[in-house]
Amino acid sequence: MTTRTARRAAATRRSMEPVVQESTPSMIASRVREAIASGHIAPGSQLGEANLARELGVSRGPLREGLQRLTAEGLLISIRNRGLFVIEMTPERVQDMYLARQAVERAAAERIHDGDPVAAGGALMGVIEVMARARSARGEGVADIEFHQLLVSLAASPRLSRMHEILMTETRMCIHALADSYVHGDAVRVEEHTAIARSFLDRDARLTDELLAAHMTDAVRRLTAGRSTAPPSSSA
Amino acid sequence: MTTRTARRAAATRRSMEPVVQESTPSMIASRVREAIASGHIAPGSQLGEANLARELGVSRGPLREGLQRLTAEGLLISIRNRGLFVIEMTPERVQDMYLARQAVERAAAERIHDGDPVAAGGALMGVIEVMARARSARGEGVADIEFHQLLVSLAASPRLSRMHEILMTETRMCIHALADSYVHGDAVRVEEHTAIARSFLDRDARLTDELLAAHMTDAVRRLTAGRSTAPPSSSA
DNA sequence: GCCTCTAGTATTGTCGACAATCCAACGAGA
DNA sequence: TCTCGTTGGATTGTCGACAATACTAGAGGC
Repeated sequence: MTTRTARRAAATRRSMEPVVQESTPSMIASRVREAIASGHIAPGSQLGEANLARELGVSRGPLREGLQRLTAEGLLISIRNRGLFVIEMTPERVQDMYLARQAVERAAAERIHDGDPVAAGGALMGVIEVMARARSARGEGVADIEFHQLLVSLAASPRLSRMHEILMTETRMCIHALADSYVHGDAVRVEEHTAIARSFLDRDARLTDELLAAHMTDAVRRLTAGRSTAPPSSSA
Repeated sequence: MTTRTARRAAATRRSMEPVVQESTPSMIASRVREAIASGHIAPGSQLGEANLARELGVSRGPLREGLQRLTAEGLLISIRNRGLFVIEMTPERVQDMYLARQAVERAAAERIHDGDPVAAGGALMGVIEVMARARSARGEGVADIEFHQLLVSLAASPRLSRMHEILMTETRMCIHALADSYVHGDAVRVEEHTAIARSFLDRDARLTDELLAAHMTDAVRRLTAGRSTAPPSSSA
């Protein structure tokens, strides 16, 4: 009975945040998504519904609904009467992923330049500094992730943010799968991030665009270095 | 028993396409998505599960799974214990949608210029011509849709294509909702499309980028013309 | 020895029913 | 007359069970 009065109060004066009750499938999707991104669930592995349902303490109904959401995001692939499988990160997919990231982040950067690039540049500098200080304590790559997530969120575009979130999940998955070839470029990345942030402070939209494109190209080169375009174990 | 031998044959020689049996939730999602895109289901309306399930001849289980997919795409919003509602196209959302479309299509165009822009330009010219001939017979906007879908598909990027597909669904929904203010710019659009296609034939990447950006800006201006940023009936 | 066919097993796909929650209408009291 | 509490109806959320399908192991025949 308290919900009605609370809602009405929120309607009259918007000081208190309305209680948003996340749906169960959404929570399940978040959990499983996190497990995949953090490498807890290996790429290519099958997700047994019964096991997962037991593990999460829910029935198979809500579980399947949450997993459908991840399938829509492209994180899982569904084969009828066979089950759901986590995607494997082939070099082609890494390349395509970074192409999409480039599209999203460059658009976000352009939009920031149309708004308040100086404030954005300051915020980015801040996160770089904080992350540099806390580096090596946390896992590798969190600084990278944090920077790019902030970059896109500063564009204040719901759709770009949603797209980027999906792509960052895949990126994190990729980082864990190829951890050895990722850690090397840590210092390089920080430097590139700093240059990008500075270009915002300088209001140099063209430079930001070039730096971002180069940053992405570097990343995809590092990740696919020494790997052929077709991995040894590929399944249909 | 024929499936095993068929699959083995497909594995050895890839002449015949393997039988891909689409999952039921996926088919349901396609149906409902189409119904929303074509305006058959009004924006803002609630989707009653029991009715839809009866209408599609399936149980509520698979139906809910398919609807979860549309929720992940951002086409529906879920309110716990209340139901699923089709999103409403406010001017802000239209603007954001076209921002995302700009990001995707410009990236696709850039990638085409890295590949074979002349062939792509030819293909685009072809679809423009075919659509100009069959115009006014089909509904408004199909030429526009067709052109942009072909443009992105020519980039041969799965992720860009998937993102674009989602955005085009929203675009179609928007067109039907604002049909009156859309039909006017039909001739203008064809002209702009032709210019874009020609820029591919001329291998002028910078021009393509500028034309695409302008094309998007025009579209969003036409669609939001005369409308305030906040519609009279807005719900939280 | 190799291939083919045949159960057996495990998993997914689907359905119906029950429980929980919410909205709207109605009536009682200040 | 306005506000509050209550009841009724309808919808969503969740669960368990059944049916359908695909992989695996083993026996039999060539």
